[in-house]
Amino acid sequence: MPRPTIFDVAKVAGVSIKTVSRVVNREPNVRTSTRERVEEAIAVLKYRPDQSARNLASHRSHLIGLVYDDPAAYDMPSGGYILDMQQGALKGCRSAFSELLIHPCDFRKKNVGIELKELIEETRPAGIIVAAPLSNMPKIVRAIDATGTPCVRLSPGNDLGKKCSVSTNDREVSAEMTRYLAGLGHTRIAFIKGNPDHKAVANRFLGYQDGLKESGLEFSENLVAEGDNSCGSGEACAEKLLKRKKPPTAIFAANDDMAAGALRVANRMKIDVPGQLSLAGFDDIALARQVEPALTTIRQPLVQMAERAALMLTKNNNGDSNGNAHDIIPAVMKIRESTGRAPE
Amino acid sequence: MPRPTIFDVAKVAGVSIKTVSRVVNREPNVRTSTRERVEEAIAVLKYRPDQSARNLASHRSHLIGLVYDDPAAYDMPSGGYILDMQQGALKGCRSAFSELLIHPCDFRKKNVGIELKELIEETRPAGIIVAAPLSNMPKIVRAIDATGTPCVRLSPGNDLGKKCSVSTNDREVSAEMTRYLAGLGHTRIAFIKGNPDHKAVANRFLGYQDGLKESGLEFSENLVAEGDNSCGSGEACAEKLLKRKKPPTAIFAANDDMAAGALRVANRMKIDVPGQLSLAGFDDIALARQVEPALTTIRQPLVQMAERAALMLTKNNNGDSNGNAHDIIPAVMKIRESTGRAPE
DNA sequence: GTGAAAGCGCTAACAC
DNA sequence: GTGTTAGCGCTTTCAC
Repeated sequence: MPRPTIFDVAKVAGVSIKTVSRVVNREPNVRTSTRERVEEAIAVLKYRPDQSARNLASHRSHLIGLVYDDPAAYDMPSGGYILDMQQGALKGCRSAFSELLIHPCDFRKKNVGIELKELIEETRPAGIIVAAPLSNMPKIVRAIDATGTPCVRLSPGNDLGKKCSVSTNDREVSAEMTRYLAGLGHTRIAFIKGNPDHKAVANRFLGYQDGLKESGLEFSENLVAEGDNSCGSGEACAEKLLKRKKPPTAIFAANDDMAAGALRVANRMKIDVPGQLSLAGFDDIALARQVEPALTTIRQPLVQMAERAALMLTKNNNGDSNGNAHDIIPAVMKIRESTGRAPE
Repeated sequence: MPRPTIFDVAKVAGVSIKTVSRVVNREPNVRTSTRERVEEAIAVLKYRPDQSARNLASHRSHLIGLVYDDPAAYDMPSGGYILDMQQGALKGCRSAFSELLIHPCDFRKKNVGIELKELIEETRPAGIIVAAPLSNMPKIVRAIDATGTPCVRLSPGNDLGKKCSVSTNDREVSAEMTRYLAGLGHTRIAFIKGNPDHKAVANRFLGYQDGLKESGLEFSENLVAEGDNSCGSGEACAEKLLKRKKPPTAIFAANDDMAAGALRVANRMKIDVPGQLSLAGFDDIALARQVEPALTTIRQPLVQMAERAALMLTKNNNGDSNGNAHDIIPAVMKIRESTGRAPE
C-alpha cells in the first residue's frame, strides 16, 4: 500500500486538493466544518505531506535550523541546556510538520559568520533559532540576516532590536532568589557572574543587585567574582570568595555548572552545605539533581522557550505589525537541599 | 539572476538533460568527452542540483537520521552521550554534503515502531544511525527495516546480524579496569550492572567477570547490584552494596551516571573516596570530571563511532560483499582521583 | 550512448 | 470559501 497523497485525502474528505493544502498549512478561508472533515481524513489515512514535494513547489524548505554554541569546541559541558532546546524546538517543528537541523558552531573562530552563512545557503532553512550567547553577538546575527532567513533569538539579553525573541525573566527571578537567601538570614550573599559574552546571564547579576537592595542589603564588590559559566571557573571563584577575611554565608552562581564547581570546593574545604554555606544556581540542568546535596536553583523554561521559537517560525504567530515579538516565559525557583538558614 | 537548472546546463553543454543527470549522478554510459563538456558547463554556471527536486523524483534524500533514546522521556540525563554522538554524526555528514536529522524516541511507548516508521517515511532519509540501546531492540530495528532504509547500528551488543554496526570493546576494556582495581590491592570489587535492555552495557559485566578471573579473584553475586543506568539507581545500588557485612573496597559501575550516584552515597556516609573506597565508571561523560573527586572511568569513543557510522551511510564504505561491516573502535581508560590503593 | 516524455506530490495563481 | 490548472526541477522509463 503506497503512502497516501494529498489526492487521497481530498477524495476521502470530498474536497479539492487545494482545500487539503489549506488545512495542512493552516491557511485561512476554510470553513470550520470543512477543516474538521479534512483533518479527520488526514487522521484516518495517516497522511503526511511529502516534504520534498512541498519544498520543490514552494521554493522554501520546511527545515528549521537551530544554531547554538558548539559544546565540543571547549569544555562547556552544559549538555542539558542544548538537549532541552533541541527537545523544545523538535516539539514545535513536529506540530508544524517541519524538521529540525542542528547547527552547533564555534563563535571563537574568526570565520564563523561566513561558515554559518554558507551552511544556511546550502540547506535553505525556512527559519533559524539562535541560542544564547550567539543570539546577542552581532557577527552571528548579521550573518543570518545576510541570508534573509527569518530568525528568532533565544535570550538575546536586552538588545532586542528588530528580530523576534523569546526570553525568560532572568533579572526578576534572580532578584527573587536573592531575596529568598536574605530571608533565610544571610547578610553576606556572594554572586558568581557568568560569561560576560552572554548578555542574558548578565541580567542575572542585575537581578542579584536588585534583590540585595530590596532586602536592605549592601552591595559589595568583594562578594562578586567573575566566572565563564564553566564548572571549573565556579571552583576558582568559590575559592577566591571563601578565602576572604569575611567569607560569604551564601553563594548564588549565575548558572548550575558554576554552582556545582562551588560545591566541589565546599566539599574539599569540609564546609558543610547548607549548614555553613548556602549555594544556589540557575538553569536546573540535570547536574543540579545529581550532586550531593542537590542544588537549589531556578528552572529556566528552555523547552518551552525553544518550542515557542519554533512555532513563531513555522506558524505565523510572530507578533506585531512589524513581525516583531519579544516573548517572555517566566522561570521558577526550585528549592532543594543546598540552601538553608544562615549560620549563627 | 535565478539559480541555474539542469536545463541551463544542458543547453550550455549542448546535450539533453538526461545526460547532465547522468554526469551529476556519476552514472555509466556517458562518453568521456561528453562528460567533460557537461562538467565544464556545471562549473561555468555554478550549477547545484536542487535537493528537493531530486528527492521528490527519486524518493530519496540526502538526509541522515540519528535515532536515539529520548532523554526527555525519563530522567536519564546522560546528555553528554547524545551530544557526542550528534557531534560525530554531524562531522561525518558534513564531509558528505549531507544533513543530520535528529530523532529522539521513547522506546517505552507501545507504538514507537509505528511512529518511527512514519517519521522515516515522512523525511525519507538516505540512511539511519541507531544508537544503543535502541540498536539492540528488535521492534526498533524491524521498524527501520520495514522502511527499507539503510541503517548502521551503534553498539548493538553481540547480536550483530546482517546490518552494519560500530561498537567499542566494552568487554575487553572492562576487564582491563577490573584488573587495574585488583592491581591496586582490592579483593572485594563490586559491580553495578546497568539497564538490562542495553546489551552493550551487559558486555561490561562480562568484562568485569573476565577481569576478576584473570586477577585470580572469586566472583560473588553478593558483590553485584543491578541499576538502570540512572544516577538514582547508582545510589540505591551503592547503598545496598555498602551495607553488606563485608562491604566492597572498590565499586565499578557500568556507567558514569551510576558511579556518580555511588559517589553521592559515599559522601553522605562519610566514606572517603578513594581512601576507603575506590570508584570507577564507564563512558567519561562531562559529569565524570565535575564531581569531587573526579571519576576514574573509561573513555568511550562515541564521537568517532558516530562519525564512522555516518560515513558508512554516506560514502559506500560499508564493508564486505554482503554490505556488512562490524567496526570496533577501542575505548581507553582514564585514571583520575576516585581510585586508589585498597585500605589496609 | 543518448534523448523524449511522463510523472514525483505538492503549492501558486487565479477562477468561480 | 473552494476548485482548477499549471508548473517546481529533477529522475525514470523506454525508445532510439
